[in-house]
Amino acid sequence: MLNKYDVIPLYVQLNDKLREKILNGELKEGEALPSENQLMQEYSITRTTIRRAVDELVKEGLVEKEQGKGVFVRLRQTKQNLWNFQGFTDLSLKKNQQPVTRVLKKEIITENNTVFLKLERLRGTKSNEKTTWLTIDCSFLPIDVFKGIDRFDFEAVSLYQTLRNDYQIFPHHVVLDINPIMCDDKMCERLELLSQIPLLEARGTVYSKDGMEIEKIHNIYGPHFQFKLNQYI
Amino acid sequence: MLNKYDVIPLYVQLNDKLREKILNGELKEGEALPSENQLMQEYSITRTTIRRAVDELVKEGLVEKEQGKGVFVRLRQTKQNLWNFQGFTDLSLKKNQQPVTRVLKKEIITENNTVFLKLERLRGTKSNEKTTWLTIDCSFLPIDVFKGIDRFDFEAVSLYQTLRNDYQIFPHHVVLDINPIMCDDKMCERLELLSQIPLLEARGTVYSKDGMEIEKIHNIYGPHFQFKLNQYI
DNA sequence: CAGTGGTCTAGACCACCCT
DNA sequence: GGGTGGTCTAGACCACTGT
Repeated sequence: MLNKYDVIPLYVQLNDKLREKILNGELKEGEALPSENQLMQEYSITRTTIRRAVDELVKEGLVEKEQGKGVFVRLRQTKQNLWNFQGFTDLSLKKNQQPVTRVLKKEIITENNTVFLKLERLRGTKSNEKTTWLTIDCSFLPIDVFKGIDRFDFEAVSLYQTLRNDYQIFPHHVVLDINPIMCDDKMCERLELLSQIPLLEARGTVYSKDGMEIEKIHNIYGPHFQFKLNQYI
Repeated sequence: MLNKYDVIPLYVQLNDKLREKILNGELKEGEALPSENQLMQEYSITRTTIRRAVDELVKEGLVEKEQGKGVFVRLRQTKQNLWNFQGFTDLSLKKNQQPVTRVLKKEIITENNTVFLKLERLRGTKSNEKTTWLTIDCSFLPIDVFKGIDRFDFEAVSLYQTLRNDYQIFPHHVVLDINPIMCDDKMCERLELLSQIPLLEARGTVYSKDGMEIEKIHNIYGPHFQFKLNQYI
């Protein structure tokens, strides 16, 4: 199963394999991973190596360890609720709300000698024919990485599902600056706010696992969006 | 030097010792840590344990490893999360700034049948006789967990260092709600702001490793505090 | 009690960096 | 070549969890 002579370390190979099983649903939310002893036998590697691979999963926020019990898939807290990156659609559906995306702008721009698709989306949830607008998401996607990405209709398909399915690119981590800003008239109108109130703004970059920049973002979070954080310190 | 029979794991003891040497200037910016072989001899522990201790320092953002060369103290990098839960004092010292803390309020209160020390602190950094106020931190510490904590002068000593040194309690993770708020007159005056601008507010709970609530917080972040986030998604 | 993860030892071989 | 960190093995003992 694992290739001892590959340049990729065994713990990375195992880490990739386990992450894949979690993300494709083979290991479901709340389920336990095979124990360290089982993994030792299954892959014929030592416990140290297995522990290293699993520790990476913990750092990635995919699993949690519980002493004396096992390692359990925990996708919910750190990933959901946080922002609308990959969990937006799933999160909405879980709450029996229908996710709604309206594309406000979609254009090719050039910045610092790089060509980007600029995609501005208004996002919200619908229940009982009433739509609550949550965020204004602005994404900049380098089109040399995502060739032909401008052909998709992002009111119909999810951006992150497209990146995964059509480009085999998986967002890994994000670096953000978070600031409070005062709502301007345009934001007010788009988010359907009655008065000018302070909002949250996030600017930053999304990276793939190997450190490649895959998306620059500039999002505005409206008052109906709960910005929750669960951080290890 | 290290106590093999202590309940505190050796790698934590070594990690603490090295962090201390970095923060108190014994190991200066850019300097190399002793090599793994040297540390093995100095502390009579194996390389695995040393590597674990050093890896924690890397995670904390205090050092960087360079293959074939060594481990170097790197305090100025801004890669890591920039808030004051890992210790405002530690963070300021890392940036070669002098932390300033003014205690605004210190009282015993009771809430939900639990007795807390309520500690409100104005915090900033001083350079060239000019103090820049960054945050207003409000902490609620359960006094049945931290007996006698009201005797400390938190203008003189760091809260987190006290928790570590006097109570052997280590913050592990934090759950936060983050909201934008409008500055009121009191905040404006305390943070020495010229006009009313939107600010960031964080409310939440800090937990120890075993899930015990060790602190409730309600912090206000002024415009000079950069709220950076580095998250796996 | 058996099974789990937590810590630690004492080695080994490797790739990388500098001289 | 000699020193550094990167990976890996094959054990050991421990604390915690559930039955």
